[in-house]
Amino acid sequence: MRIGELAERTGVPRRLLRYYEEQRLITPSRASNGYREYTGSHVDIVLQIKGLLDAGLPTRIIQQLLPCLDKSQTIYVPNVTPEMIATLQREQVRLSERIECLTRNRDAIADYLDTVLSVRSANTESMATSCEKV
Amino acid sequence: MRIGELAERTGVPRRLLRYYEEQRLITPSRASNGYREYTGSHVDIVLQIKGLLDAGLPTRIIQQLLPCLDKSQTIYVPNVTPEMIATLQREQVRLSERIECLTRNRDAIADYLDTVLSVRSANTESMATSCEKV
DNA sequence: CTTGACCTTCACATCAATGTGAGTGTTCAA
DNA sequence: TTGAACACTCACATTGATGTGAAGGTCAAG
Repeated sequence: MRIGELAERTGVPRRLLRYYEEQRLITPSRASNGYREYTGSHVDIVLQIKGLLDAGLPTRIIQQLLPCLDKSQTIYVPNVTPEMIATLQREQVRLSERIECLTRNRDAIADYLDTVLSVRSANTESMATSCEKV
Repeated sequence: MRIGELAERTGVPRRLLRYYEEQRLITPSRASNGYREYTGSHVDIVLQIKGLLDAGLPTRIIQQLLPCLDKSQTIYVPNVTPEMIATLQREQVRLSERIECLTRNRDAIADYLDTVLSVRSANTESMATSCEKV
């Protein structure tokens, strides 16, 4: 498929698909007329990239992770240097930290919403809605 | 305490502490000489901000979350508009999505590392370390 | 064969999060 | 009382992820 279809199927603008390519995250082949040609698995990869970017990882790291995360095929171990392993382990720790932080805050929001909503439902009558202390 | 001490205690550079203030994430008081004055709880808040920023949330969102996440005091419900509640619920969903994405990828990395490390330990002898298919 | 909808590259703009430095005022200790 | 260490504001630079538009090539349908 061409870039327009991939953009539509992933929700990622064309501009960014070209950017990902520039960052060496994806390497579509080219048709004889110079158009980029994407395969079906590019859809999954782009969605994964999107998720990782949205999760706060920079392209530089994603570039290193991608070869390891490609679920759809057998796992390859390309150039498995000790540095690569160390990078992955560091990134694993960072991901765990992020997850912990996000979870903590999500739960705090949940608690907050619980409190607020229960208070609001308790006061069905007219009552000032600002600065209630709980 | 002044900005230097806060910077040291949080690991966040002075420049960013001023930036957080500019973004209305923290509002230190001022001494008579114009110096910013921070309290002990600012340490926690700054660490929280740091975590959220690092987790990929923009200051604009953090600004809305902070009043709800301040654990150290009784929960206030400042201007609890329906829009605010909607924002929080949206953000809660987004956090869950991020958490899910990060978890998936962290686990994938873990799997990958498990595989790689077990393969490597199996081949204690001299063996090419590049492009082994598993 | 032209028109419209694609595609290409190139390049400049923007936004958020940071870095960095200039120029100046304040505090504190030797 | 002077110098080091810290604070202030202002302002420009940079980096990464994006937006946007210009100038032009490709192709299918009318």
